[in-house]
Amino acid sequence: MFGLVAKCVNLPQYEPKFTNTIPQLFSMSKELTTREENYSKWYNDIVTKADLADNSAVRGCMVIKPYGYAIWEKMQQALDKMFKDTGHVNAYFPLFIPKSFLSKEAAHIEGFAKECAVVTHYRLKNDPDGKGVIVDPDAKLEEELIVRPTSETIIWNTYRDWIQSYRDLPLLINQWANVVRWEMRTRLFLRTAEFLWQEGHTAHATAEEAVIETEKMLEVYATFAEEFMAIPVIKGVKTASERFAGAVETYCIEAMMQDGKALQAGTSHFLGQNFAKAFEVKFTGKDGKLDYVWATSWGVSTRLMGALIMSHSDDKGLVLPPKLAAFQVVIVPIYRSDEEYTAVCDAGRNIKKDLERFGVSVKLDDRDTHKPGFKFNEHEFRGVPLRIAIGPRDIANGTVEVARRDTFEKEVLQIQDLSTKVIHLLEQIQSNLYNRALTYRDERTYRTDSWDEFLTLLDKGGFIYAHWDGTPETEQKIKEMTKATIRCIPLDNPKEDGKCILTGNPSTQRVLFARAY
RNA sequence: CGGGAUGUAGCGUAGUCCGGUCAUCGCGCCUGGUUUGGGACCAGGAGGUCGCAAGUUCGAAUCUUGCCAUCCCGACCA
Repeated sequence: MFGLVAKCVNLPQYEPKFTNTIPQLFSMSKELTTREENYSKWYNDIVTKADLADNSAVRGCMVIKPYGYAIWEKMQQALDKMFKDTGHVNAYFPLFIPKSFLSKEAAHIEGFAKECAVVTHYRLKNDPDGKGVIVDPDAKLEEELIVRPTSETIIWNTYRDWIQSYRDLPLLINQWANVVRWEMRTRLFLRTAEFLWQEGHTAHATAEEAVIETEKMLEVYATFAEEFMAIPVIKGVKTASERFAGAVETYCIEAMMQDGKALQAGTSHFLGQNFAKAFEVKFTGKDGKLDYVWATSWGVSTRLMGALIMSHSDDKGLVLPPKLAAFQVVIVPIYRSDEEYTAVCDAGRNIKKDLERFGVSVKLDDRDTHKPGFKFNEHEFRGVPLRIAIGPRDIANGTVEVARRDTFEKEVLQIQDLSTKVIHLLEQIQSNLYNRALTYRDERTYRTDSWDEFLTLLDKGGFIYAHWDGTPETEQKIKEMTKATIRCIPLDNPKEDGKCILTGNPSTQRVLFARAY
């Protein structure tokens, strides 16, 4: 439309020669630490060198850089749509929670007390000694405020005013927010003191309905992980000791990283009437009887960024599934003279427009400050799913060279039907990444009834289905002896009589063991 | 928070044991030219309170103490 206007009044189209939106700061050694050399270092290198995030001046807190944030925004968009499609709406609750709120649910405060940031004062003043500012001792708060580690308490305190009747139910609310948990040891995206997430908090008239909601949202997470992130997950419920503080039942999805360790990728909790009772949230039912409301909460965080990186990336850098890539296609012009530069960039812009018509996101890398080879490597490092190279030779032939990030395969394609081919390729990359991750996981998933083999397999890394006698004591013992935890009791688990891997006591089903992040 | 290691320019590093023109080298950055189908080359140039703060000394990147940060291993966790 704008193009048409421009044409009518014959205005020159604004086409800046340098659309330098790719950070110039990009710097890296020619070699990335390999996964085999040092998996942790490999992960950190990718996060920092692909410009996803950096450690900040604040202990345990990260700066999410534009390229990393763009991926998080893609995740948000997809999830937000899924939440809305399942009837939820967004709202926002305060960052600060009065200390007294947090302590109203006994298990909840028990679980979070050790990692809370606390606001005690509301004012600074000049240091009498002349060195900067100090906390004004006269500005002490009557009641301390806790920086939310999660929002159940402030939200249920609010829900008390919103819910009187069964007609007010269900209440299906989500919020996108930041939370703070004062972690001892932090790792970019996987565990930071402050992180971004979404937390759903729903209220229901019956336990059945709340359980259905809990399971529905677990399903949403599993679908998102598999269809968008291209990460296969195992759905299950946590054991009592791994349950969310204040939950009756915690559902989760567990994914396997490339070092064979498990990563919890999302949780959905059935909270029973615990929070309703703690915050006196009652409703009158159709039958006129007063009852406490049933609750759920569910969340995924920027930790998913860590899962995404660790699932698909290789020793050449980040690999992104097309559905979540900041941009799906990068076009790299190849040229010698100014005339060639103009010609290939024009051709590139046309391709970009065509692809964008089909909903493909494209970046034209028309920087004339870097050579094509440099750009190839840079975009590979940053995980762009598809690269299109176009040079004078291609213009003469009506072709382009297309290269896949996941397999490094290249092919020369006709420009005419490029859009269809590109869309097809992006779909292929998306499913290839999923299948690759699935194969990887299945090859490292074992069943064993022997304790010795259990130990050997754990050291190799992977998921192990083994029998457990169902007691927290045994679970704890196994954890102490092996560092492995019960990731979940899978939902689709067949019942099977057996003997506990450690104690030999009777067991009715296998559970999923792994070392975890 | 416990054990171990590290901290020198934007990044990676030499020098630290044996204090004294030592602040070294590579990448990156800037300027000019030649280049451009897989990380260009040549020439010139800029950039550092040696993590921070005290102390020892005529003199500290180097020795001492404290603090901070990062990494690895534990405990805790999305």
